[in-house]
Amino acid sequence: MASMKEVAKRAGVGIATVSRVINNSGYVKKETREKIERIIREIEYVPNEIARSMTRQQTQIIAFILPHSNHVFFSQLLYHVENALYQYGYKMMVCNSGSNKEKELDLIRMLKNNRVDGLILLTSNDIEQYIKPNLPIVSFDRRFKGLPFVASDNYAGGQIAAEVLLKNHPKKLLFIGDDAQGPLSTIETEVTKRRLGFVETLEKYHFSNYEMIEYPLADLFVPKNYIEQQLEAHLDACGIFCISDMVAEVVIKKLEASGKRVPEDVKVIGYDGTKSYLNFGRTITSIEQPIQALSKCLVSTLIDKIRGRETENTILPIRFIKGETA
Amino acid sequence: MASMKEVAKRAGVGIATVSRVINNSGYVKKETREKIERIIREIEYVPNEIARSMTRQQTQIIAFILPHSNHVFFSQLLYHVENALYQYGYKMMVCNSGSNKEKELDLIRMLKNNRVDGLILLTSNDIEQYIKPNLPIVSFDRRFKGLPFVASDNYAGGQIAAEVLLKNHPKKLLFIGDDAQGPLSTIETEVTKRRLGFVETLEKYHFSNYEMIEYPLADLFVPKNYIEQQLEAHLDACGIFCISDMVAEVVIKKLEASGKRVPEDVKVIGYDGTKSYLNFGRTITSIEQPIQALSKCLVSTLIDKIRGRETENTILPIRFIKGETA
DNA sequence: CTAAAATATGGTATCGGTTTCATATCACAA
DNA sequence: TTGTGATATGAAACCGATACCATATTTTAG
Repeated sequence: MASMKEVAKRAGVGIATVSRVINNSGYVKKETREKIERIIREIEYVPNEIARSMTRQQTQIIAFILPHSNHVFFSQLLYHVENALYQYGYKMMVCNSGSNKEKELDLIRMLKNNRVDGLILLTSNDIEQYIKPNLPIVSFDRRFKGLPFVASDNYAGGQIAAEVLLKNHPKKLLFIGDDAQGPLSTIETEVTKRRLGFVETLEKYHFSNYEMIEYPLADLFVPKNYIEQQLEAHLDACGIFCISDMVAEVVIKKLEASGKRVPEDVKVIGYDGTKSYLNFGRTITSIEQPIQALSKCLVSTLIDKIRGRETENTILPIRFIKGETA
Repeated sequence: MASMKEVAKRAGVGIATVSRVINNSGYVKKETREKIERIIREIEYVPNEIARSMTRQQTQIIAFILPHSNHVFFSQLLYHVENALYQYGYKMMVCNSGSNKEKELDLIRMLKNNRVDGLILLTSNDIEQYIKPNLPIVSFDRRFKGLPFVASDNYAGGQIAAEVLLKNHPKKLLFIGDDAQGPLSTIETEVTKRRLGFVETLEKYHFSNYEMIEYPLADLFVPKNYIEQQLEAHLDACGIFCISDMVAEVVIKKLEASGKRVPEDVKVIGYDGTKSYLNFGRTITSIEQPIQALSKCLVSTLIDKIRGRETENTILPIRFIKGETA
C-alpha cells in the first residue's frame, strides 16, 4: 500500500511536508499543498493508523470485556457503548470472557500488549489484585479499589419491588437470585443490593414471611430446572421478586404450569426491563435500568480517566415498569 | 512502558538477542536466555503489539460491521463470531452501521486505515461499487461480486414454512416481510429467498389464495403499528409466514387482540429461531438458522481468504422448530 | 590440527508515520 | 540596504519491534 514516502517522492518534496499537509499543521505553500493533495488522491494514499499509533502512543481503541455479549441486557449495553465511543472517535474491541477468571486476566494482558487506550470491564470475578493502574479502566456494576465504576441504583430497585409487592398485603414473598447474592459469597457486586434493598424494605415494614431462593450462577444464564425444582416448595408465595427478567420468565412459566395465575394469584416482578422482541406473551413487570445512560456514562467516565481528569463513581436511577405480571 | 531496548540494556545484550528470546527463534545461549527472561519478569516488560503489527504488516484484528449489534439475531451471531475469532488468535472490532450507507463506507475506510486484517460485512446497502479488493472481506446473507458469502438456506426455509402451513388445508395464507423483499426492490439479499421459497412452493401445490404484506424497512426493527394496521384487512388468513420471529410476535399479539386464537384459528410461523429469554408466553414455531455454524463458517472463510487460500460461498441448512404457534 | 558447520550475538535497515531542528527564502519595517 | 519575523521545507531522530547480515566463538568432522 502506498506510503507517505511514495507521495513525497512523486511530489518531489520531503515526507515532513506531506505530513504537514495531512495533519494540516505548520506552514505549507498553497501550490505545494495542492500538488500533494492531488497526488494523494491519485495514488489513493491512506494514512497508516498503526504507524500513527506508534508515534502518538495511543491507538484510539477501547476494549470492552464482558461475560457474554449475546446476553439480552449486555448486548444492549454493548450497542450503546459502541455508539457513544464512535461519537468520541474511538473504536471498540469486544472480548467475551465467559465469566472465566483466567480468560479475563489473559484478555487484560493481551489488551495491554495491544496498547488499547482504555478498558470497560464487566466482571463478577475477584480480580482486584491483578489490576495494575497502568491502564485506564472503568468498571460496570462492580466496585474495584482505585477504579471508577458505573451502575444503576440497585438498592432502589429492590426497594421499589418490595413496596409494590407489599401493596397487595401478601402472606408470603419470595426473592430469587443467583448465589453471588448469597450472604456467604465473598464477591460483592452492586447487584447484591437488589436483594438488600428488597429485604431491608420488607423489614422496615415489619414483614418477615419471606424466603430466598439462590441458584448456582453459571455463565449468567438461568438454570431452569433448578429454579423450577426449588420453586415447588414455595408455590404458596403471593409475590416474587426475581433478579432478572430471564428468571422471571422461567418462574412465570413454572407457576402457570402449576395451576397458578399470574398476576391474579402470584405477582411477579423481574429486573432489567429490556424490551425483548420475543415477549409476545405479556410484558413483565420490571425494574428498568437506563441502559443508554449507563453506556454514555461508562464512556464519558473512561475518557475522563484517559485524559487524566478527575473521575467519580456514578449511580443512575432506575424506573419501575408497570407490566402485566404484577 | 518498558521497551525491548530497556531489557537489552539491563541484560547487557543487543535488542536482537532480546527479540530472539521473546520469539523463541534463532540461537541464544541458555544463560543469556535465562537472564533476559528474568529481567523481563523483573521490569514487567510486555511486548508492544503495535510495533509488531508495524513490522509484521498485520494486526490480527478483524472488524465486524453490522447494522445493530443489539438485534436479537445479530447479537448471537456477534457472540459466536468473537469466540471463533479468539480460537484463531484474532481480536474483534465491532462497528454498528445503523444500516446507514454513508456510515458503512466511512467505517470501511477507517478500518482500512487501521489495517485490520479482514472484515465481516453484514449489510443490505448497495455498496458493491465501493468495495476495493485490497481488504479481505466475507459477506453475510448477501452476494457481492468478488466476495465470498455465507448464508443459511433461506429458500428451503420458505419452502418448509409453506409445506407446514399447507398441511392444514388452509383457505388463505399470508406472507409478511419487509419491502426489501418486494419485487420492486433493487437490492437482493439472500433473505429475499424466504419469500421466494414460500411463494414458489405454494404455486407448486397450486395454491393461489395468498397475500403479501410488505412493511417499510427501518433500522431492522419492526414497525408495529404499520403491521397491525395492514393485518386488519387480512384477519381471514388461516396461516401466516413471517420474515422474522420479531414480526411473528407482533402478529400474534394483534391476532389475539382481534379475538383470534393461535394456533387454533391461525397458524403463525416465524423465522430465525433465536431462543429469547423473555418469550415466556409460548415458543414461536419457527425456522431456525444455525447461528453458531454460520459464525464459524464466516470466520474460517475469512481466514482462508486472508491466507490467500481458495474460498467458496456457503449455504448452511436450516431447521424447522415445532413451537406452539403452528 | 585445521576446515567446516553450528552456535551466539550485535549492528543496522526497515515498517510508516510525527516532530524537532536547522536552513532558506521572502516580505516588510527601520 | 539590512535586520527581523513570518513562511516554507527537508534532514534526521524517534516510536518499538523484526530480520537480515556480519562477525565471533565453539563444536564437530576429517
